[in-house]
Amino acid sequence: MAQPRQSQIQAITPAREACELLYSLMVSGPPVFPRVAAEFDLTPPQLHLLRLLGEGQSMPMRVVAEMLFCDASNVTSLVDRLEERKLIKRRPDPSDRRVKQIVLTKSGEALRTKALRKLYEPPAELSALSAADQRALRDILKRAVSLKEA
Amino acid sequence: MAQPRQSQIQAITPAREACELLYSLMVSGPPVFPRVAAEFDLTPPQLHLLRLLGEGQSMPMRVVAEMLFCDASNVTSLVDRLEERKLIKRRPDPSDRRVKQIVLTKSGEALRTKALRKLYEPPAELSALSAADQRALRDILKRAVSLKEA
DNA sequence: TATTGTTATACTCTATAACTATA
DNA sequence: TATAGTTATAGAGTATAACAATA
Repeated sequence: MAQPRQSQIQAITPAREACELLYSLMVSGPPVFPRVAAEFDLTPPQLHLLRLLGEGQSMPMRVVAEMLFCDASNVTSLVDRLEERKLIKRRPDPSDRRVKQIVLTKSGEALRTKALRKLYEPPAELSALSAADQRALRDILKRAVSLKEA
Repeated sequence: MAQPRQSQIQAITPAREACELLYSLMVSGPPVFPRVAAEFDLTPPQLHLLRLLGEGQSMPMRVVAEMLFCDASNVTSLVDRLEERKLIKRRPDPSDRRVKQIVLTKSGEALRTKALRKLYEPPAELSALSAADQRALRDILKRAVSLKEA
């Protein structure tokens, strides 16, 4: 008699339990992205773009749309407003006159640094872990991220 | 000569590094909440409410607003649409005729179960971790969550 | 007098479609 | 013919304020 075996259909792996626990930790308080963005007079997608734009890096607006998983039409006004505040600027691309490269300005880099410092403040529960647990958690996550890059 | 010591102002703890790594892992792909919600013809806040509404539990609409960190006026239309689809229902509160208790229907519970199964699918990087790392990660996060409850 | 839930309204975010300039 | 970016527009989410019923 074949009885239903859930493990074949939807295995409950430790990774799955970890993912559920992460939701408990990360979305238990007020949404962090809108809150930190508001602190710096940014909208959430504006903060998202600043975060993705590494210092000294540049990317075409089309790539911005891809990384933000939004339609390209939104990127125009998003970039407009950040450019009005002189946090980023559009630069022509010598190799293709259709594309515009987006880069951080000096003040954009400064704001980005301050905003990311706030964004990466760990929830109280993580800070309350023992030093050994904190290090172990960090090291495991480092391995996970390196697996992604591989 | 007092040289700037960043560690006093903004300590770089392992928890902080872990938090940054978590962002890399969790917001690297398409936003998971909107994606999973769309799969079940839900908006993100609708999925959020279903997730918070445990099976068999009930909560006043005011509490819903608190847990979703949104204005109470939004909860009316949010609950309206979920009630039209018979996923939740409003029940009068015998002890206070002003409040309406929100509860899942049977079909609401079924949809919630399926949606959470999708929502908690770990990113590929977590699944790629060794079994030992997965268990260690889960156990550390369990300790963190228990610290929260304490 | 304060609180729960509702309604009306305005603002923002996002997507679709049509347009331009380049390739 | 296809692509990068823009514009116009409509739909959905969210907040503020005023309101009704109840405490």
